[in-house]
Amino acid sequence: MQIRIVAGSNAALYKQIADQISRSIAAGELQVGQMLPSVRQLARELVINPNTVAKAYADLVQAGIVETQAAKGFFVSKRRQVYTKTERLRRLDESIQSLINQSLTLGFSADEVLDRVRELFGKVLRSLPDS
Amino acid sequence: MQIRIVAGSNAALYKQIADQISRSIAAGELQVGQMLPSVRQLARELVINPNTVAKAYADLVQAGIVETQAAKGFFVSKRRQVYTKTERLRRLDESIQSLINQSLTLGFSADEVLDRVRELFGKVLRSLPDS
Amino acid sequence: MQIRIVAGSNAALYKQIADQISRSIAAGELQVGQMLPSVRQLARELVINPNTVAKAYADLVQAGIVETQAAKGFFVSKRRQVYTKTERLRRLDESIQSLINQSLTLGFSADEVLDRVRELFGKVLRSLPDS
Amino acid sequence: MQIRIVAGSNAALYKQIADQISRSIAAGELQVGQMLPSVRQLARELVINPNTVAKAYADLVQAGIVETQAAKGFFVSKRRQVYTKTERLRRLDESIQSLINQSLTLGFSADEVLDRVRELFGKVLRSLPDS
DNA sequence: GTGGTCTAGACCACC
DNA sequence: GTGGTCTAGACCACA
Repeated sequence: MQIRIVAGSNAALYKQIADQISRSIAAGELQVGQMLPSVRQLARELVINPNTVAKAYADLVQAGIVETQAAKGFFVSKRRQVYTKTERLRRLDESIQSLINQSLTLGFSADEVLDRVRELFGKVLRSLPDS
Repeated sequence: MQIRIVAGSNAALYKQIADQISRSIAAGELQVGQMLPSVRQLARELVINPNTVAKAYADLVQAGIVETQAAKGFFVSKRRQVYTKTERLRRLDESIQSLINQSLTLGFSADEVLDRVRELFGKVLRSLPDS
Repeated sequence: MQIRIVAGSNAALYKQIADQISRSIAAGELQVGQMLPSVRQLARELVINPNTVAKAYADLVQAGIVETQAAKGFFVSKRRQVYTKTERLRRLDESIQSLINQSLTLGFSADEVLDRVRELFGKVLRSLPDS
Repeated sequence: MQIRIVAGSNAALYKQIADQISRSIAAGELQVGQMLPSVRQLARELVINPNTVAKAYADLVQAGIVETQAAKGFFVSKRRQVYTKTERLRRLDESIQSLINQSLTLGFSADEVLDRVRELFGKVLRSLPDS
């Protein structure tokens, strides 16, 4: 698995890491039960502080995507539903609202945004054979 | 012009203000050349810190959406598009990618997300006085 | 609200803080919408590092008990169900299993443990008038 | 004596081992004076690091549950209770408090928790060969 | 070696 | 002033 981080991005480093691992898992690139790179190792590779990697991993644990075995490492967990329907929708809506605000500010129409979302989503899904 | 700010939102106050003014202009509610409410007046209305309004206006100026005339106030600018087409798209894509990441993590399908974006977008547009 | 931390405890500092705030909220000592002590202030009071307080608060946010408003503070949120029934039970069972292991190691019988759980739970509930 | 360790458990391996030996003794499966499997043998059986088994045995010795006879091995001790009554209760209460905290955070009632403790405790006891 | 916790101190965005 | 992020470095429990 190859993780690339962009220093000058708006996105926090730990979020970039979490997102990419999340995708790798969805893509089946990381199998259930497989161990993630250790916190220290990934930190060395990316030349960032181990705490930053640890925070990314902690987020993935919270989302129920990976599990931790103390003194052993982090492992891809069996996918399970953690949040209630309401909570999932609440979180989705939050993200969508933020996109809508940005779209309006940038002067895009609903149709333009929808087309672009469809396009990018499709592109991502095609890169994730197993989902 | 009616500006509504939501305290409990994840969006920054100054961004909410800038977004809504931007929208009002796009909707034709605020005409080219028209003067915006003064920083102090708007701050009083919204019961927030004047610095926050000033920051919003500064951003709109920076975006070329409004112009400032020293000691007179802020006015809707004639020229709108400051961002190049590619720059606008880059920013939009950034927001969309963030939504896609969140959707994948929460386990929503592309169709579910698209439907919800359409729905919320419609709701927001209907809530704008005339567009 | 008065928070006391025990340095020599097995429980992590941040967990002690999270637990006590969680209880204060359940007790109605902290009302919905009320602001928690700021990270820095509480850290000063307890003479610990702000990061430790921040971690405690982050956990409470994750549990859906408090919300954060950037640059404003942390606030008691309206209680909502975040986790699925299955997930809640999974987490409860984990805690119970750990208690059972400890009980067996210490040589307590099921009845002794049950009585003690009942007793301590009652004591806690009596200290939480609003729940 | 059959020892089962669960890799994906949150309990430390050495604690699982110590707990199960402790249980077997309480259940009479291991008689006073009987010799425990050697550190190396048990480690081979469980396919884990001998250090982990050694740590478990050391804890049992420390607890007064087993005794070591130099160059011979580990034996079930005659005297069991090393912890004073108050010390045992203090440790039990600590575990119970932790369960109560988790229960309150998850929003379970005392009755729900008690029922579940009773159920899981029964299940564990039934899984012990003779008790 | 692994993760878990805590400290100290920095810089940023926002109000 | 507030929280959010990141770094650096320490010590611990565990395998």
